[in-house]
Order: sequence, then structure tokens, then C-alpha cells
Amino acid sequence: MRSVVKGAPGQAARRSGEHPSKLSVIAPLTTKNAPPLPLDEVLVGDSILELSKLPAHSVDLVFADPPYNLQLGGELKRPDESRVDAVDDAWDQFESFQAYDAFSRAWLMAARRVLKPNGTLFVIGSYHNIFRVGATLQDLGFWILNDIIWRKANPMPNFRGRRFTNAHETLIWAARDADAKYTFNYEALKAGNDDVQMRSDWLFPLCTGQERLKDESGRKLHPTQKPEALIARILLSATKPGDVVLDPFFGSGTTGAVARRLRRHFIGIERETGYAEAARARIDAVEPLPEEALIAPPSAREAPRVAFSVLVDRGLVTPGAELTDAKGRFRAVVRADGTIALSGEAQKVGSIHRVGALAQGAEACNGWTFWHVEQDGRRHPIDVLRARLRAEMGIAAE
Amino acid sequence: MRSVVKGAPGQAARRSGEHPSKLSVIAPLTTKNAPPLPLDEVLVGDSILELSKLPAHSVDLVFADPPYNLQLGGELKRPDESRVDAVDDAWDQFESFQAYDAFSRAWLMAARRVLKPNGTLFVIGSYHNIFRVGATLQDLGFWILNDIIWRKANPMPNFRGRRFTNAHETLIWAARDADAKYTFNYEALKAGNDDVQMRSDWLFPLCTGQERLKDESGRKLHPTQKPEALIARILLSATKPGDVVLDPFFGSGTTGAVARRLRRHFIGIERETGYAEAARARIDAVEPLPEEALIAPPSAREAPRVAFSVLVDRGLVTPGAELTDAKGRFRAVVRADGTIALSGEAQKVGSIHRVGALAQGAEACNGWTFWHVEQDGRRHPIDVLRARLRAEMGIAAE
DNA sequence: GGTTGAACTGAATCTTCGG
DNA sequence: ACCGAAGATTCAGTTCAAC
Repeated sequence: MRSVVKGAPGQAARRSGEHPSKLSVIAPLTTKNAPPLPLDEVLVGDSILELSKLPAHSVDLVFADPPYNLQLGGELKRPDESRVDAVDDAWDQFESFQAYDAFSRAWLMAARRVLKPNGTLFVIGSYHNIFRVGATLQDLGFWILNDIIWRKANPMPNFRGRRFTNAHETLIWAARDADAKYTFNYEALKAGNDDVQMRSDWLFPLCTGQERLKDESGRKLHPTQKPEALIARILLSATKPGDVVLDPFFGSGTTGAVARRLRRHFIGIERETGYAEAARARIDAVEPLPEEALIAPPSAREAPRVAFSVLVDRGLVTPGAELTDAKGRFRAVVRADGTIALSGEAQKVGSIHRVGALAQGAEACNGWTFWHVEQDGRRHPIDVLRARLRAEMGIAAE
Repeated sequence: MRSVVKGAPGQAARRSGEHPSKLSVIAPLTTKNAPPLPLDEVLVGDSILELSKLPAHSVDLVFADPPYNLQLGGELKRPDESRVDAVDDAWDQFESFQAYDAFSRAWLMAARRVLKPNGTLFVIGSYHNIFRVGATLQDLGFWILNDIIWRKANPMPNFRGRRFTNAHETLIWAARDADAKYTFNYEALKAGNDDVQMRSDWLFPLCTGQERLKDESGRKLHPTQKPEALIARILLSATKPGDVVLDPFFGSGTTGAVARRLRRHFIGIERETGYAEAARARIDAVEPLPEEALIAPPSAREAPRVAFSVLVDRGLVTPGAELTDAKGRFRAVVRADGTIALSGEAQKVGSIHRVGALAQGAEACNGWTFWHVEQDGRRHPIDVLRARLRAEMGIAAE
């Protein structure tokens, strides 16, 4: 069985893939030694083993919700597959930490191999494990971008009254490499947050009620099912539609359900057949959102570059026209080649940015917002003209 | 020079000391190899060296704000071209993660030796260092009780729009040993938190304005001075009056100032003479709170929750009376059922807390301290009326 | 004296492209 | 890889000068 999200695997991968030149057009995701990406599937098996079968540099985001503590029954294994014995005295606690670190190291290394060079990783944990996971991922070369706090709106109280209510969990967001050009949908997040930057502390309720998967007897299916809103915030922050999201501890499949709804591809790895099957059924029932609902708001960073000279060429600014700053303190004249000349005693010629900086005695200046033209008796930043041209170009392109 | 907080060292230590049977009554804090505790002093020197000179098992709490190892790149400018005054001090520079881990291990081991068996440690950090510190302290045998998030009310934004606003720092609270019978003032914290358990996420503004120490030229004295409210929350949570609080990275002496105000003893260790001297002067200027203000509040059982409606029922507030905030900007009318109605165009009815929040456009509000009544031409918070009622009820019960 | 607005500031791992 | 230039980017405060 296979849940297929709209769009063939090849298309999606090509859309968001790095190094397109290295990929064959016929079989874009196949190399001699690696099978194609099992997109939108739940792989049943050991995380580290399954990760090792996937091609390198093939996923955009890893979301991981690894086991939190050391009392894992038979689940915790060393990289050599030997089992870690449960221990409870003080000396063996140290031994257990070491074993947990080896486990973290193994899956983080495997995940890092599978990540695209510009990919990022989110991992969630509590104070029991997150410090060890964080240190380990730093040691492996991941570059932390943020730590993020999931503030629980409705945490479980501390029944014995001996500690603070454990009302949060910690996420670490890290790039594969320090110099990665990672995806971060800054403008969209800000627009959805009352036009202020999204902070590193996120408030969400626990996964309860209808959203919480139940087994036949009405008991919760999975002990640590995460709220979909939390995963959605992650995918909307650090991926684009069509991107590939891998979850090596898939559990009840929240990552897959959210990915399908948001039109991202997913790859799930889950060791227990029961969870994997429940996840597949859950994901199949998800209706992807209409594509219009996922269109990102315009991002200045991603808009095509338009040189000031093009505005002159197209006649939106006439050579000889006068530019001023917002308050009319500085003046400059537009030249036919798209440079401008500062008016006054010391005439300087250069780009809108350079001359704007010179006028203010600053090191740098965004000429698009600094310089204004007068139209209909009012001053407008020349950025307005650029926006007008971009709009025309967009129409022309269609 | 020596700042002396009320109470002789020996008395205080006896009051809060573990294992009194092991201490001589004549010289309670002196053993053959260890000098007496330098209470309420700032020791100038290397943290690890100075810690090693102190007697073992002698302090109740360690608060540590170690270097964060920020690893900043070039300079950063705000969108308005002003320069961000970064932490570029030599003491924050480490060769590698390995070097930082060795440093953490050394000071944590030294701190652990000095802690009483039932003592606890708070350490604060950011994602740059906190994961390493957390893993190290677990390795050393500390037992984590909580991680705590300081949510900054007014963090510095992310100027380049490439990450989430780094709006929090992380504290780890750990016991010296897993079986420690540590101090946790659960009832007091709950009572001061509108009778709900104190959560692991704390909201405080940065240390700015009058509280921030400045040098002769008006620049901030120390780059990372912490808000007193944050340290006060820690001392009120995990120590009792007379306890000994040690801060191995004393800096501008916030821990000492708060300890003195709350009638705890402190020991500060600071490497830089300039900071140590400023800290001493700062602490000397602190007036300890009256002892009555520090007596542990009656437990929740003794001080039953009093609903606002009971104040109305008992006639301490009359239906129809007007409530205002401290500055008289918002007004509300008391209704007979104990709800209040916001005055103005859009009348809102609800609890004192809810309507207070609505008035300010805030998420939450403590109506007891927000709303005031006018008596004898002066405004008093309605919390005063609640206190009066509780006093009457107490008398009635006796 | 009160009000308004500009200036300043805070533990920050803070860009991208083309030559 | 390095370098220079284009060009994108801020929130909640406090302080202080100007009215």
C-alpha cells in the first residue's frame, strides 16, 4: 500500500532538488547504487538501517521525534545492533547516557547523509534527552539555527508538587552545514503573526480530543502523538510545497498527515508494524489543501532582480528627472545609463545605493527605499516604480 | 571590603546546614583543611581555583551564568545601519566545542563538590552552549529537575529575517544527586501565581533602563547583566532565608544584590576586578526586605482561594462600584454576580482577570493587582480587599 | 508640567549574487 | 575560493530633547 500525494516523485524532486545537472532526466532520483526515493511511503524497519538505504542528499527536511529516555525496553540498540541493558544504579546511568549518545549519533549521522546540502533538521525532545541530542548534533557538524520552545497550553500538572509544571518541550532547528542556504519562509510567518517576526517560543495545545488517534478499545494509540499544528508550523517555516520531508521515528504518522495536507512529500520510517499501518490509513484520509491556500506571499528576497537602469530603459523614470529622499533633504539627478548624480557642491555619480550612502555619509543604503520621485504632488519611493515594472513583467511572461 | 548581610555566618549556616552532627558546635564551618565560608563576599579570581579553596558541602544553591561561547561572525547592523553592540569579550572565546566542554566539566565538578548533598544548581545559557552544559552536568551525576525557559518580553529582533527571533534563554535546574531532598517552595510559588502551579516557562523583560548598570561614560557596564526579577524567582523557588547562594560567574553581581534583598547569603566569584568592585558597591546599596515580607506564605490550605464574588457577597465591594487600573485609564463596573463590565463603547463582561486582559489587549492579566478601587481619595488594588477578607476569615476561624 | 517624537538599545552564531 | 556590490532587513522598550 502506498499513499500518493499529488505529483509524481520525479517532478517534485526536480522542482526542489539540488544539483540538477547531476541527475539524469530519465531517472532523476536513481543513481547506480541508490534506489529511487520512496516518496509518500511508510518504511517499516529500523531507522538507521532504512536511512542507510536511501540515496544521499535527497531530502529537504528531517523532522525527528526520537525516543526521549533510556528505559526503552528492547528499542535502544548500539550502532553494532547490540542491545542496551536496562540499568538503574548510578554508575550504570553513565553507561546508559553513553548508549543513548551512540544511538543519537548513529541516527543523526544517517539523517545528515540523506539531507540535501541546503536541508535542515528539526528534532524535538525534553530535558531528559534534548541536551545530549543537541550536543551530539553539534559534534556532527550540524549548525544550530534556533532552539524553539513548544509552550504547552494545557500541560499535565506536576502531581507531587516537587517541581515546576513541565509545560514545554524543546525543538532544535539545525542546518546540515554552517553555510547552508536553507529555506525559511520569513515573510509568510511574519504575515501570519500580526506582522511581527515569529518568535522562538510557540504556544500550542497538546494533541487531544478528535485529533488523538485511538485504538479499538478507545485508548490512545501512541503515547507521544504530537499536535498537527506544531508540525504544520515546522513545515510552513522551513519547506516549500513539493519538498521532501523525512521522519525517521514516524509513530502515528503526524508528519505524513501534515505533509500531505500541505502538499509536501514525506518519507516515514517506523519500526512497529501496528503504528505504520495506522499511519498509512490516517494519511490516506487526508485531503490536501487547495494549492491556492499554499501559495506563499510575495517575498522580496525571491523577487526577480530589476536593475534601476531597466526602469530608465522602460521609461518609468526619465533621464534628467530629480530624485529626493523622503524629506527632500538630498537631491540627485537620473542619468541615461541608470546611474544618478548627487546635486550640490560635491557632485558624486554612482548607483542609487552608492549615492544614497554618500549623501547620508553612511556605509550602505538601499537606494530603492531611500530615493523618491514626485508624482501628482506626492513623493513615492522608487521601489514603487520597480514593483509596477515587476507586475508588468509578470503579466508579460504569461 | 566586605558586604555583610544581617546575621552572622555561623548562625546562618547552622540554620540551613545538612548533617549538623558532623559539624563542631564551636567552629561549625571550619575543618582542618578548609577555611570558613567567605559569606557575602566577592572573591576575585578564577572560578575553578576559587571553588577549590572552599569547603565541600557548604552551599545550598549554585547559580551560574557561564560564558555562552557565542561564536559570532562579523559585525551586525540594524536595518537603520546602527551597529549591534555584540558580546565579543575574550572570556567568551573558546577554541572548540571540546575546549568548552572541558571548561564546563571543570567548573561543574568544582561546583558539585561545594554543594551540600541536598543542594541544587541553576545554570543559564542559550542554544550555543546549553546543550553541551546540560549533557556535561548529566554526565557528572547531577540530576535534572526541570529545564526552564526565560521568555524575553522584549528580545532583540532578528534583523536579517533569516531565523526566528531568538526570544528566550534556557535554565537548567538540577540537584546535586538524584536522591537529594532539595528545597522547592511549591506553595509560595503557587500562591504568588494566582493559585496555579508555577510553569517551566517564565516571562520577564530584559535588564534595561535604571536597573542596568552603566560605566562612567554611560555605556552598559557588563554585556550580559541579567534581570533581578529572574534571579529573584530562582532564589524564591529553591532557597530559604539564610541559605547560601554561590555564583561562580558573578559579573555585575545581580545574584548578590538579589540575595541580599531576599536575606540569603551569597558568595561571588569574579575574575575581573572592575566587575567585582562594581558588584560590591551595588550590593552595599541594597536594603534587605523586612523579614515579614519573606516569611513563607501560608500554604494553600491555610489561605483558601477567595473569589472576587465573595468580596461582593461580603460587602467589601459594592455592586455598581467603579474599578480602574492604576492610572485610571480603564474603567469597569462591578456587577452583583462578581463579574465586572468594561466601561466604554464595546462593553465586555467577565471575570476581573478576563476583562483586565481585554482592556489591555493582553493575553492574560492578574485582575487582583490590575484593578483598583478608590478609597479616601487614593487608589488601592483590589488585592488589598482580598487580603483584608482573608484576615477576617482567619480571625473568624480562630 | 504634560505630550510627542526621535534616538537609542538589547547574549546575535543574521545575505546573495556575479565576476 | 575570495571580493565587491546589490539590496534586504527590526520589536519593545527607555531616555531625552523639543514643544
